[in-house]
Amino acid sequence: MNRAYYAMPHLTNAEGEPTGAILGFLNILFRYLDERSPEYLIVTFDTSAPTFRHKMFAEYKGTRKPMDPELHEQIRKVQELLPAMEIETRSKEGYEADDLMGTLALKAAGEGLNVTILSGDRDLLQLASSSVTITIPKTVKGKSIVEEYGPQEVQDTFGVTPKEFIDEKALMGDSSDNIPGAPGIGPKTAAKLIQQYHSIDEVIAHAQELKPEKVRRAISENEAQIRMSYDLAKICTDAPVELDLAGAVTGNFFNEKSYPYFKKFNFKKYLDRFTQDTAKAPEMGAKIRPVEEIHMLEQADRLFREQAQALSDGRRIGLNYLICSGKVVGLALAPEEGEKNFFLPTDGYFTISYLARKVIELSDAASDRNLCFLDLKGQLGAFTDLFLANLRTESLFDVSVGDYLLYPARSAYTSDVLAGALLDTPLPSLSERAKAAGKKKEEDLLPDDPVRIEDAAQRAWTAVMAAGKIRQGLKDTDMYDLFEDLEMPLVFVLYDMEKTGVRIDADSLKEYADSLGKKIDSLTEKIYEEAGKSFNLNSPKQLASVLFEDLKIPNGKKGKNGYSTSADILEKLSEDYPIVADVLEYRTYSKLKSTYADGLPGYIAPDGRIHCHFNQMVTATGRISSSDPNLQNIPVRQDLGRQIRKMFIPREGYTFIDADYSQIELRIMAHMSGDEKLIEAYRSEKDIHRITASQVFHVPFDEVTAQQRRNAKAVNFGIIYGISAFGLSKDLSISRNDAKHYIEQYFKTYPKVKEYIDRLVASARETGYSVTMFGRRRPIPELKDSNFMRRQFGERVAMNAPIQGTAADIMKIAMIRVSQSLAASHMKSRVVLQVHDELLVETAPGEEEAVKQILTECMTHAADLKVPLEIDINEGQNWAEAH
DNA sequence: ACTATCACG
DNA sequence: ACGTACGTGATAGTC
Repeated sequence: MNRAYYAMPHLTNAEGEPTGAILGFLNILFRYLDERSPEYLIVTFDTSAPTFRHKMFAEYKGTRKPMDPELHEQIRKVQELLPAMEIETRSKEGYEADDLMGTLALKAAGEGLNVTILSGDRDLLQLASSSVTITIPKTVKGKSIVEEYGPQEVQDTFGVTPKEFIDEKALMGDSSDNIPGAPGIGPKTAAKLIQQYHSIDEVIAHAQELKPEKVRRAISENEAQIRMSYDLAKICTDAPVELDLAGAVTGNFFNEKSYPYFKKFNFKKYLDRFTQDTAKAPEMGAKIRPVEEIHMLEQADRLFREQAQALSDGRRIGLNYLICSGKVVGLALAPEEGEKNFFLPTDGYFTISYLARKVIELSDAASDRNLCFLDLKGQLGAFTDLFLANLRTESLFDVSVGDYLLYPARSAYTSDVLAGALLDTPLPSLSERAKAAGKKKEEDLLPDDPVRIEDAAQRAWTAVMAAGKIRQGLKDTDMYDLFEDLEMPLVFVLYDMEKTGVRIDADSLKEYADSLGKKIDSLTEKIYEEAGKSFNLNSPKQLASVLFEDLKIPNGKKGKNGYSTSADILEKLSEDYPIVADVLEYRTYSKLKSTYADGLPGYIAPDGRIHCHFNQMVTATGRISSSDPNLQNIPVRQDLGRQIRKMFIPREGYTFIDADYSQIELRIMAHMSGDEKLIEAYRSEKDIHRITASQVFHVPFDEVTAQQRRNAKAVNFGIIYGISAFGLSKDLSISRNDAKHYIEQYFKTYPKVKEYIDRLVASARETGYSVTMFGRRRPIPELKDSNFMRRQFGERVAMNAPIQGTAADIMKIAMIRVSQSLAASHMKSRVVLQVHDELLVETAPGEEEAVKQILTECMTHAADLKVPLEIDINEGQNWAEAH
């Protein structure tokens, strides 16, 4: 455990509990078990006290180092986990793990067994014998290997026998074990003496012959201490423990008892080992109710009648459509109370329309937010537009989105994660269920596989069972309004955007890809010629070896994984070395081609449009993210990349209208800090970076140089990112001292900004989270971290999250209003993209002026700040033109 | 599954 | 001495 703790990074599960040492321990254990499959297995522990235990005699020395509480906590959990895995654990008051191991190893050897001791502690080498092997796991260059030692290997490697190991240690001592040894005798001398005399008795007997003088005195004057050290160094092999072979038989590590632990710790690679044979898959979900499939119309009608009644009585219901590659396979329903969950397959009587009508009836019967879902956006596809319009949306509760507000740092908001975290119920994910059923991956399941039905019911169940907790949590944290007014309405806005998609010109994209291909080919050839050989240009490792080793281009900077070939390093070299400039150019083309020109066509749907996902539960700050494909990082800064934006086009006859906020984050900072000078700067409607430069560097507005403006702009951004002299110096390629000076000048100019960001950090440190203007929280556990770097990171997060998050809140408000305005006036124009501070509207002919008005109105009035919220708005026949 | 790189805000 | 500007996602290489 100790070794694992220090070897592993500080991993945690979703609840923030440390798990790194536990995982490290299991990794070490299973690397051995998988290879050797021993018949018996016993794990020994020191008796638990939150200190490193040392040999009895030495304890009076009082140098016991307190054990890291994070490690202690994990040791306790492993001591619970192992019995659940049917692994025998032993510990005994007054004895160390070593002593128990030594005793048990000898007893087992006495029974004629071959014994292996697996430990990170080299002291155990003294136990090596013809039937006892010592196995020491080691990490060499990031790879784990094991070293095995029998008596011969100990002799070969260390030049002493296992028994002599004790004598050697008695002489040299061991500070970590509080063994004093002979003062002045180190490893070298100790080894020499033992190799010559083979035991401390002999060394002491020949003490007067020893040379040099220093050694002679060290031995002859410390006889008692050496003998005591020997007793300390010797592992006890007669501890009062019995060897219980029957109890030590290795059993079924991956069973129903151990499953909850692995699930709780989130050890995915071991979860895969819970298969149908070993874990009896159906029981994995046993804690949730059995699923009753409903096939008869009468049965279904009765079920919906009863459930509508329950909803009218103020109860909740969980729903989950089973949707498989776009097809609605059925509907799972989980009542708040009751013995069963239900599943209605869309075959026979139950058409999609029938189910939609019934869900609409449920939505009419339900009180607000009592019809519970996970990932509601992903469920809305089960309704046609007409049915969707008839859903009483106020009834619908996206429990996962609510949970996201409470815990925005979760890795996922799926039913297994939420049930484990919120309901204390470890449940399998769909992919685990698939594997337990003997499939390689979940895609191998048929659409109506019972496994999928179980999973659908599990989602409905999780939603309904967690709903109360989430609702209460949102109220307790004052985020209910945020949820009700912002996040829930946004679900439908994002759904509409995804469904609408954005049109793309596939032919132009193809031409563009071809022309890039030609440029890449010729550049590649040129680079190979300059390098004198061909290699894989896309491999940073190979590229670094060519540039910095073969061609001996000076660089120096060697990180832990070799030389960096990142753009900021290569740029500094590109002037002097044409090959470096060519590599940079190659990188540009290659990125544009692979990610965009070649990547995007694969996403074009039959309607000629790309329907990306807008993810509402990903970012820690409240922003939306985009994926499959990511349409929020389409190139714009350079001309060649911007060509791609020209291929994003509106539907026939329509135009694009694009609106983006002007420096929204800086304006938020001006507002929230209340700094008069900054607020006044924004009210004057002049170039903000120029004003900043003029005020910070004390030059008249009209005399600000381009360089001064650039510097001021960088400082402005720096403040938003959570300023650090290092970051600013790197961004501006200046010294850290100069950067520090800029920052000081900035804070002198805008004192309230300084007060504000100090306040943000102090408040986050006190409460454990940051808050946006609209009450969105971000927990920042890093602020309490013992590691300085991580604490610093926490401080920067505390400065940035409220600003970035408030901007995200404001944009979400604007999106909801724009979308509702368009709908209210029955317009055909649609919001198709959001890029953090930008909205792109595909505008129907004749609606141009109305759209401009709606965008302007909704975006500039989304929040009432002490400075105006301004936007830039443009019209065009493609995205590049409109932006 | 992880790292390096680079596209965006 | 360490090693960091904030927030994302896709691709390719590597292990």
